[in-house]
Amino acid sequence: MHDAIDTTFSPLQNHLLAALPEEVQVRIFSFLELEKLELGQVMYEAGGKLAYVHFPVDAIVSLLYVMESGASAEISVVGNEGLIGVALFMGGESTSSRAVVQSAGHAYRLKGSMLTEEFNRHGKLLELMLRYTQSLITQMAQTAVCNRHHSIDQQLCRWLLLSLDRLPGNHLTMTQELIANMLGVRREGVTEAAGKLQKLGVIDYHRGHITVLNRSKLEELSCECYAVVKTETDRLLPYALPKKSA
Amino acid sequence: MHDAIDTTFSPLQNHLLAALPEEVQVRIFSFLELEKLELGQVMYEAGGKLAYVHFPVDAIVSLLYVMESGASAEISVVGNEGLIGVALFMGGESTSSRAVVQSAGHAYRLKGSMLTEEFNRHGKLLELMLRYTQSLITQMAQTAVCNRHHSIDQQLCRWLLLSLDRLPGNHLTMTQELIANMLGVRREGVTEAAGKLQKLGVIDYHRGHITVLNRSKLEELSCECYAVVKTETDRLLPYALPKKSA
DNA sequence: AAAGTTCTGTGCGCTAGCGAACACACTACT
DNA sequence: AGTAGTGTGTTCGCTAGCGCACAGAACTTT
Repeated sequence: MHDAIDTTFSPLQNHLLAALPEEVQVRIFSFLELEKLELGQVMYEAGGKLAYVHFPVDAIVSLLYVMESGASAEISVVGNEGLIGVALFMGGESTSSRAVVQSAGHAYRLKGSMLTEEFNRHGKLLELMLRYTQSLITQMAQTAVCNRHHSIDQQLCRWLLLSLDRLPGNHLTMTQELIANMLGVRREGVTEAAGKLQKLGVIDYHRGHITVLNRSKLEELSCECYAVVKTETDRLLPYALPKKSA
Repeated sequence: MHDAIDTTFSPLQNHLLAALPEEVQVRIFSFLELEKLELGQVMYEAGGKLAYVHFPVDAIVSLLYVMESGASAEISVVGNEGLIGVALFMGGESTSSRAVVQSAGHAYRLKGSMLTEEFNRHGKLLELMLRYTQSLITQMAQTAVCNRHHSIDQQLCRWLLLSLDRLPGNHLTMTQELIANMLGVRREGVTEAAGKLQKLGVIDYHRGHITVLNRSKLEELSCECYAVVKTETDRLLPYALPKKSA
């Protein structure tokens, strides 16, 4: 923000990579490749084989399920707290979800073969991956329930909070159309819900730019789902506590 | 059904246990304890610590998420193709879901400590567990999407099929009230949907007893979600192919 | 400055599913 | 046979969200 260092990336900006024991970092980091993630970029398609796992540092990626009709719904969000491509170490190689970049940025990627090699050498990496996977599972499950029982208004709040936690600052770049796709609802529904939040002074919304003005109010208006996911994630991955580095 | 052997259980009736290499079976089987699962029994509560993993042989267990309001939704079903308690080896020890016996029967349980001990000894067990977990993830994700986009009628079909696959025969014992809880909808909604299926001659329904008369028709009426989950599960766990032993 | 494109706001009518209330089974127990 | 209990069917008004259609507003391109 105020100096050049902010534009330089380090694997340590990803919480999972940062949480590894140093000896593992030493072995792995040299194999990491920095990559740019463009908005809307499809990182993998449903059914496609995965060759890499990706560790975002300042990007957000959505895991989307797309139906035959074309209707879709986001089942989870991944930022610098996690990784893309669990299927690779779960043994399935591919998933039936699609991963789309929701917020442009960067990530480090690691060849799948490197990963499994490291698994065999030392259990710590695997252990961490599994813990993360469990938190992902929690998010998916909560999403399922939320889809069933909560209003668009509540879900929008939840979604904003989840996204916010994965971004620096209180601003996100996102059209209502895109949010609608994520939530699996109509764009008009989002317009309405966002309008209410705008009127309440909770957010400021202008052509694809959202600024959250009152975060605590947002948490209040959100359904419980956000808190459930957050709490469980913090429990499973306690190292990820500092939202932003001072 | 026609001889006494059917009342005797074997760990091999669980597909995961059956798929293990013989040397692992030899080590593990002596530690398995047969247990009876009563209808409605809560196997673990959200947040509770898990001490055992359970491998059903002729029971079905639902993973339920319960909201503050008390409203609930099933996020996945587990039968003899899987296990209860992934959190134990994922490292989290507890989950935020509740596991409820949906169809009474039996399971073998294994102490968590035994499991991790075996993990360290040989990777095959872990590998299998992970594959299964991935198929579970698929089911959860698909459920989330299904909740968002499909009608109660379609979801009921999907649910019947998923349950049927985990049971011998074409009959299940289940009240509409319970199904409603699973699907996270009103009981009346289920009454209506089931009424339609009844009228079409697809199922026969009487006070908690459902007999599926026309399975292919049921698949036809179901949303794509059943097929997606089934296909993916078969891909990930191909050993589980024979639905029933001859 | 003009034209085109992309986002956002509104206003319909329509339907699935909800909540509540109640009537009628069928089963079980005494 | 009588009574209680537990499942199931039906009705009725209500609301959230849908699909569609269109208008304006804000950027982009030429």
